[in-house]
Amino acid sequence: MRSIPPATVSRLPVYLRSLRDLPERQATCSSDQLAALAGVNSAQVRKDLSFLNPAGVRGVGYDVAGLSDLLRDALGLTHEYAVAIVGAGNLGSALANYRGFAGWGFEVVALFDSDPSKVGSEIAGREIEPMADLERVVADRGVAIAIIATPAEAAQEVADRLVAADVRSILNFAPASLRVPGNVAVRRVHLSTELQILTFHLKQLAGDGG
Amino acid sequence: MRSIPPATVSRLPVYLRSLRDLPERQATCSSDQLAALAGVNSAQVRKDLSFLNPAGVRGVGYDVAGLSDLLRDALGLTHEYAVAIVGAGNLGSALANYRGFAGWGFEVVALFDSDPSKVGSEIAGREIEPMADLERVVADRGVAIAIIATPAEAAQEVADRLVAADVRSILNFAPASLRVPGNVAVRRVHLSTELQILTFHLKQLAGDGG
DNA sequence: TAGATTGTTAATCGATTAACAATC
DNA sequence: TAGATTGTTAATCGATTAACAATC
Repeated sequence: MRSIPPATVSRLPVYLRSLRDLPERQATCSSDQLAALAGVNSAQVRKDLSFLNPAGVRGVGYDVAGLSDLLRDALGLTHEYAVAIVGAGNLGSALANYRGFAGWGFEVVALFDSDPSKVGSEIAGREIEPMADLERVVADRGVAIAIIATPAEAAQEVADRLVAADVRSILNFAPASLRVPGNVAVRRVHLSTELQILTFHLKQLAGDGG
Repeated sequence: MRSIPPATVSRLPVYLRSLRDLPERQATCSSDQLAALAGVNSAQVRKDLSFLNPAGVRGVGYDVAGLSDLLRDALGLTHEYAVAIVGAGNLGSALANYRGFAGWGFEVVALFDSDPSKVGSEIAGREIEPMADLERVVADRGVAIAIIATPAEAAQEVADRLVAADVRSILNFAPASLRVPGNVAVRRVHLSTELQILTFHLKQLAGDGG
């Protein structure tokens, strides 16, 4: 399999999700249809899916079930992943409660907080554990993915400890740019940044004046 | 001012945040320094900031306070924005509680849910209001930005109603691709998608095998 | 003047898309 | 065979970055 470019990788989950929006008893779908659901160009769809090697059939389209499997395989969604959440504030708690993960094979197996008054209390049926236990818990429970939901100040240190504990995938909600080794993947979700990009747009609409 | 390319716009909030990470009494900073903090190339920084027109001084660098103002101006962060959150589940509740917004001039002024049993209860000091009131509340309180935190199935209808109610900026947390008119900006934050991109990376690390 | 650092150009790189031959 | 639709090429477009003249 040729190596898949990053831009394509980031669209594969969208295609996978889009397949679920197809009419129930549709066995096959076209790039046009998928493009409409995913909100992208149909040439984009074909190009992206061509990295999965023979994914479709000319003149016919893509087999829905087969494509779904190919996408899951490509994304590594063939087994369960243990997820740890660091930071049990509002955001961390919400993520711990979030039901949307389970359906894709993500299981939250740990929830950490540095605040001793929080440690021991339960969120989403999980006991909040102290930061001191991070390394041990990560190893014991085979944590593959960590979600950082701490304040910005704590984020880099948490990342360092996670990396040292062999975590290679981090989803960072803290408003900070993390420095990590090249073999660690970080995705950032910055809520304020997203809102600020929207305000730029609002300003544009207002006529570029102000 | 030349029109600012999207890729640059999305980095401006990062620069703005990075300025806060500078040593307290530093009046001026270089593109190299900013690049290190923001995690990008220094040529990128200079190119991006050049869209703000005379932002720096050759041989000297960028005036920290001045650049901060320029960035805020460019992003339209010069006044307050009223934000409505649609969907008061785990995610909507967490967002309503999130303190990070206020510092940037975002005020959550409404929180809606379609579940009658939730309507009337309080989250973060705000009463949850019924979906039926959406149009009226948006108009009355001058909602500029809406955050969709509903299940995927409800997202498009909510978006349609928001657009009809003159909301022009939407932050979408629902795992669905929204169709909106060209003058409406949508940013999507899809938690499962982010995790799935990370699992792709984990699979790569595992040796491309499986 | 010498050193520093921006703003800008031009080169490179990668991503998107139109077009169409291949093929069901 | 005629119609449909993929996979792939080549063209286009946009984003990144090295290099350097401008200038403090």
